[in-house]
Amino acid sequence: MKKQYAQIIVDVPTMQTDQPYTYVIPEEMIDQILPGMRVTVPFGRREVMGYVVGIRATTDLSEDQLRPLTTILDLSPVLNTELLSLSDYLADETFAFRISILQTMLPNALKADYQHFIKIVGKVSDDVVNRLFMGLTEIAFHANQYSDKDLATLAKLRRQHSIEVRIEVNDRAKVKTQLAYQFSQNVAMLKTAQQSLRPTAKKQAQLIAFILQHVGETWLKKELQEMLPVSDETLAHAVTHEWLVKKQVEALRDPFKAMVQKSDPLDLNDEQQQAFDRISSSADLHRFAPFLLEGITGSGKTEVYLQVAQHVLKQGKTVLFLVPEIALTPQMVRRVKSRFGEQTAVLHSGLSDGERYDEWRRIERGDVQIVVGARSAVFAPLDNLGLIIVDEEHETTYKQSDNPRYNARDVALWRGEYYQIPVILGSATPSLETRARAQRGVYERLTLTQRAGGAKLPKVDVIDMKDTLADGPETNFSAELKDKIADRLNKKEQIVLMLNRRGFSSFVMCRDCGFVPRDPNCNLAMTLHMDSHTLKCHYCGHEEPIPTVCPNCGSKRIRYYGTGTEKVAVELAELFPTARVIRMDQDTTRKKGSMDKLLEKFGRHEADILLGTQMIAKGLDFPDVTLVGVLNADTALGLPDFHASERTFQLLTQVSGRAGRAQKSGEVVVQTFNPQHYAIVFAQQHDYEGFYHQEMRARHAGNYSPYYYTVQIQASHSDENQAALQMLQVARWLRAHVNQEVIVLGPSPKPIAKMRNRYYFQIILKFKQRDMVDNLLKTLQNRSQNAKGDLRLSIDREPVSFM
DNA sequence: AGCACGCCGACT
DNA sequence: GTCGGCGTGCTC
Repeated sequence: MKKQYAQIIVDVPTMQTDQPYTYVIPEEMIDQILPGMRVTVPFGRREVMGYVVGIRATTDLSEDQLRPLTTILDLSPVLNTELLSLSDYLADETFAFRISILQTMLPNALKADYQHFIKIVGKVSDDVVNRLFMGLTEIAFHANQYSDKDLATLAKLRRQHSIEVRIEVNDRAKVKTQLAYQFSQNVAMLKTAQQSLRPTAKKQAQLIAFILQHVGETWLKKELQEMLPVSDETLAHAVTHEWLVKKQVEALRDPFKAMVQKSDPLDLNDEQQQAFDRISSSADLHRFAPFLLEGITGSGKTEVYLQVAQHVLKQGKTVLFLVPEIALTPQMVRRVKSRFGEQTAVLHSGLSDGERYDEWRRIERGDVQIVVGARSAVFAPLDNLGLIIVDEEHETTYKQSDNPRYNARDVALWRGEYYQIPVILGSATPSLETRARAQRGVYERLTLTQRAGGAKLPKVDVIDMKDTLADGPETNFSAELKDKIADRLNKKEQIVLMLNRRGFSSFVMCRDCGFVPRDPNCNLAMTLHMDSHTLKCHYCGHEEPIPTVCPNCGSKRIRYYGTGTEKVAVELAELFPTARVIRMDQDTTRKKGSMDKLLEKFGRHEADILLGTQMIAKGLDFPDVTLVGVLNADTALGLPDFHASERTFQLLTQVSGRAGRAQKSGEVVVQTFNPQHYAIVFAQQHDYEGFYHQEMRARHAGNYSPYYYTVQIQASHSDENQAALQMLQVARWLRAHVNQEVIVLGPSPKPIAKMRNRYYFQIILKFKQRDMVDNLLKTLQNRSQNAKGDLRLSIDREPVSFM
């Protein structure tokens, strides 16, 4: 047989090894091996795992440069051609290693498990044999189980070749199996056995008769014993007589689990029907068609998703449905499950590695047609995709905050284009980028302007906190809000209070006029640095002293701004001693599932007030909530981020949607020091279009997205001076090599400049065309990897946050 | 990442 | 003289 070579990406995440290596495929593996399978290969003097990304009949390398691969770990590929080519695209796009992307796409259970063993091969002291090797010649080695001194001893023995290290590559994926029996196909033998049975052997007679009716079939032991009253002994007897053979088969999911009430499609209104028609007809055309489905809260976007999904499923295709966070959208998941039942897989963060792998296997085997999940579910191994839905497309959770920094929304669009299918980006408050693309006709824009059941949008009151604080002690509650809370408590209706605590950067604000010091170059709020007693701009590095007097109105009450839910809860208890309050923030919801419990409790009306951070703004739907209070709408505005207005508008719109979703009409109170800020005014008027146009002007004026691409280069170093110095060199090098139209900002310390004893700096690039900087950034990535010292540099395309 | 090669200081 | 420190370079 002709020689074959495998192109393999090895499990060694470094710059120098970020390329396919060529291995000889041993002859006996040639007809088994396929691209997308995991293998083990010799790499240097150890054995590592790798992914086959291609198979070739020729190679430029000579025989003596090649080695054969060791084993194939999979029976069928874990990655299909589509996902393999997606990994190439993503590696380029995110400046990540191929291997990191491949591992991100797969469940953890498929990662290699490297087991180290140490073996005595020469002379060692009795102490070592007895104490370290427990009298054995070879033991499993876990570095953390030894003292530094013992480790030094072992290292020395190793150099003397008295002991050897062996690394075993194990597959963590263990398919859950169940005991089953495969019936013999030898009818003659079975017949003979049947004749010669003792007349008293009733059980055996029954079994053999059953086998004869189902020759060659495989039955789970459990199921067989439900059908027939055969004991384990009878089966054992049958095995020794070869009527059947024992077999382990992959455990199938329990068909009785999670029985959900089946729900039927609802009637669509005209707008919904129109959206449905547009999307489903483009699905029929078998063409890539991105849609922006822009619908106000409560306008029934979900029903459109579900009916288009139904349409696509009927054609025998599969559906991928992304949500920002499973935990925050339980009713969305419930609706999908109740509509599509058992053909649904839900990938949520609460799954263990094993459970996640089981779900992944179900998808991969084709047992499910629709997958619902958060960010990482975008890599679900569905083939034959017919539709992708990205709900709340503006959410920043779609962007992974550490390497590889991919955006699931963009991955969804890539997959949509690959399969030539519709992709629905849904939102009440689309990201500026998406809305602008719809403007230019890149996405088709569909709008839903009516609330289901004719419900009205809530009335929003904006309260100027400057008035509240002008004559009185520091408080989190305006008189208006206090009155309304008291009123609802009387009526036994429920209240949601949101404390905006996005990020933990702090800034300075004047209590009398609401003035926030902004940096003169970027016009962004400056961040307070108590260590240096300065205000800094985290885009360009501009620095100035903390003002003691407000530059705007001369007031002395200009100071640090920020508060926590705990403090608010205390004040709430003083104001309304009888009210039952549930507090929801990072502290009270840290434990898995505790958030669900708190929400359920609130849903059962076991509390009057739900007090929380922005986590309570999303998708929650409680009919008895008639008042929503936003205690401090400004904090997001104060963030050193050009997304600040957008985030504030989105948050206020979202949280307003929580009030009065049923028959009872709702009211919203927004407390702010900037009642005239456009993000707040437009949110008050429920005017997304107005906000969009004004914000686009602001972005245009500041050369921000979507007019400019943005890249953030961040680096950290254990030495502050080195961090600053090296980043300064990077910035200088960039400025020297980019063309005139590329804007290089920084370096400047990150808002949280020091973390875990490392100092963080960032440089921001703004540019009009991708090809202006792509190659430069790749070079930078390479150089930084090879550079000495412990500078850690990472590149983030279109960052969603500058924290 | 690991592992070897290789070139300079303090020790049996 | 050697042992061993970690800088440098390579792994199909």
